[in-house]
Amino acid sequence: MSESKDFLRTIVEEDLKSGKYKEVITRFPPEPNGFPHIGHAKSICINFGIARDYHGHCNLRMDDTNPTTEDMKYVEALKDAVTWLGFEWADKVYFASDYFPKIYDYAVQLVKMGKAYVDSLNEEEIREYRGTVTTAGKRSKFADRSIEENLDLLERMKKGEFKDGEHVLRAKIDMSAPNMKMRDPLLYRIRHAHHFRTGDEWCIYPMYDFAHCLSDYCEGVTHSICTLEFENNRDIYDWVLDELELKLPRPYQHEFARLGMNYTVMSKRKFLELVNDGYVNGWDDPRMPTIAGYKRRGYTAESILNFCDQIGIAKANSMVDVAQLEFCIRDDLNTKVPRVMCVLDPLKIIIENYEGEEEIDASCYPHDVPKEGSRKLPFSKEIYIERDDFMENPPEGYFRLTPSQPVRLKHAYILTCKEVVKDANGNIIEIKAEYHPDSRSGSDTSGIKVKSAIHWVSAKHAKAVEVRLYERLYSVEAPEGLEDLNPDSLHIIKNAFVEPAVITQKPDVRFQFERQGYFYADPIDYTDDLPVFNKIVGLKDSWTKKAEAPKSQTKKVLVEGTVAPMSEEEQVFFDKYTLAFGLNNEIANILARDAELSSFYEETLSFVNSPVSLANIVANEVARELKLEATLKFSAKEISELVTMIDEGTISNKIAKQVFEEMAKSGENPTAIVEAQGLTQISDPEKLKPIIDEVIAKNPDNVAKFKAGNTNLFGFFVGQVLKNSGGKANPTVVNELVTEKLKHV
RNA sequence: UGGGGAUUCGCCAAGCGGUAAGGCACCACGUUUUGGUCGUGGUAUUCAUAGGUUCGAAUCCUAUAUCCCCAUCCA
Repeated sequence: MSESKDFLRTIVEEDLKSGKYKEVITRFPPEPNGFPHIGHAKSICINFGIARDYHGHCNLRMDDTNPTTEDMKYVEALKDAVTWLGFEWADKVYFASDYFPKIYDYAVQLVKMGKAYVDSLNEEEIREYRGTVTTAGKRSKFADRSIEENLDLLERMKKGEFKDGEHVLRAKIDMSAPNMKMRDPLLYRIRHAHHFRTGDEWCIYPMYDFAHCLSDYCEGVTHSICTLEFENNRDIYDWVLDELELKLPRPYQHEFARLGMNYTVMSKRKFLELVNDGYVNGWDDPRMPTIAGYKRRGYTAESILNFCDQIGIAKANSMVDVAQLEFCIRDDLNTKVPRVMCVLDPLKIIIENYEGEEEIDASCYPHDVPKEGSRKLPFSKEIYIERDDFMENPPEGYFRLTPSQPVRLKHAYILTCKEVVKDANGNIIEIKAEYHPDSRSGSDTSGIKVKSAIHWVSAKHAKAVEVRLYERLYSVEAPEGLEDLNPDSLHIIKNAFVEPAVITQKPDVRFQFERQGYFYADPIDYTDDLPVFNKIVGLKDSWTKKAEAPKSQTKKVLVEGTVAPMSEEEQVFFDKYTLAFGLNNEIANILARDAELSSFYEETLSFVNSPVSLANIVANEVARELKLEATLKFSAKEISELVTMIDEGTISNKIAKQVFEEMAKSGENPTAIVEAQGLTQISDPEKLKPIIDEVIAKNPDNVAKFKAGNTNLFGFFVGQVLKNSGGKANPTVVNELVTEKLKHV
């Protein structure tokens, strides 16, 4: 769990605290038209996580309002995913289709209220009538139908008297709304299609915008959390719920940024293509970013949960690095999984001075993993090592076996190369070597220093297994389509050699193959005759990485923009403000370009002649309130009072901002606020000095840092003094005193 | 182009007027019979840019730039 809470939890907490809701109810509402992916995992973690954290509950609801794309097999996949991640939904799986009768009743109600109508325009006409982002749409002539006619038509739509596309039900909102979604959105369409749950009972189906908010409401959902692309739909969500005048409380929608990850696609449409056209072996192919894929590959639920926790929740579109996910699975498996040896690309070693065989008792966990367990490791004259672990002409920094460099066989003896045997083409076929009898692991008296220990397997005792190595599915950071697919994403090794201890285990187990990575016995294809292991993720490798070139970074390019010219009247104001009042250009500009601000400013000026101070506060503070609130709670006269207090030094600018906020919130008089709260500023150095001394005395560390050159800390001291004085200390005086004091400490 | 969002290190992300958190990645050193793990230290004088307000700005104001979403009878 991260220390700081995200913005959604902040909202939930506030809503609980204010009593808006007694209990938090969330929902995870996928459409069952594909397998859930890692992005769904994020959503699951958010919705179920928030419910868990605040002792509410989360519903699993299938948003099954489009009969043509949905299927029960996807419902099962969704249930599996949620369960596997370790969450439980409240009582049962909910379906939007269960609400079809209720939703229909609400539609009838809207029609009766005159807020919805049956439109008989065809699809193209509806599109045309909607207008564009810059031009208003126009309303259909059918919008004027009587309530009775609409009711009759809707009823007959439901009964199946019309063909697909003949009519639709629309909300009567505003065809010229700047938000395109609000231009009389469709509520129902006719679809003579078989629904996987309701069968042929219905031939009209509610649209997302109508069904979703009402489904949420029916379930008593409090926080309807969805992704950013639904921001524009929030207006409809609110419109439906408000116009229906439903009994409160009602849910509210909040949006977060969906998960984006490099080298990965997150689109169900693209997954469908990969699966259907055979680019991968099904939805659970270990290269797929589906939850089923990660599960099959060997990822643990804990690692995914941890990943979701680490990436955070915010509103900025972002692209998470897959390295973050890989870290999570390594981190989880490191302490959980036994170490074992497997040679992927074998090179035979004949140990000429070794006869017979022996069994070595080898621990399954390294010294830093606090777990018990060991296995018997057979050793004999002929062994296999990784081809990579021998080099005839090694580069500098190579720690493994070379003609002149001995190496330790992990858990066993130190080995020295004696002869390199090659075929006619010069390929190395085997190595003849010697072992050092007195170098046995744990009782080494040989005194030989070795740079590394390599993994190996006894040739006679090794078992052949199939190992499937996976690379990223896409070879570019931001993949678009098939052309970005990595042609080498799957590499199958038919004959990897594994030590005997590995195959005595059952499928559904994980190992670390030492120095290679983490592997998972494939839960489906693994058999006793042909054990199959999936590579989950490699170990961090700082040796091969050294060879790769660092990637270049691109700098941002700045583009100059243009500023709209001032109108004539604005120019008049601007000139007056700069020339007659002596305002700086920036402030004069802000005031002159905003008619509301300039008239407010002129009004304040009639009470007190302090053009600069007034301009500053109007252009900065008043401007903000005007943006936020439709009507101001304070008058021009009160602002002039506030400014007078600043000008006369009664209060500091800091206090003035505080007082201003009070005025904006409560509408109280500034003088009254200052008097009631005793906010008059303290400028007497004798009163301030003790406070400063105390702050200095209490923060010796920071004084030292300041002395060492961290001048940023100056603000810290001033801030502390101001805080201790209740904000009333005169900052200018405090600054002087603190500067002086710090010099002599 | 109208509307709605966003912009803090290579990648995520805290922060909401008073000392620029944390994680990943990266670098260095130490430990290590995994070139793993672990430990220690290093990585933003600066928060898209430019101005303004303030004793003090990532935080407030103004303008500009860039990116994302919306004109499916999909969700």
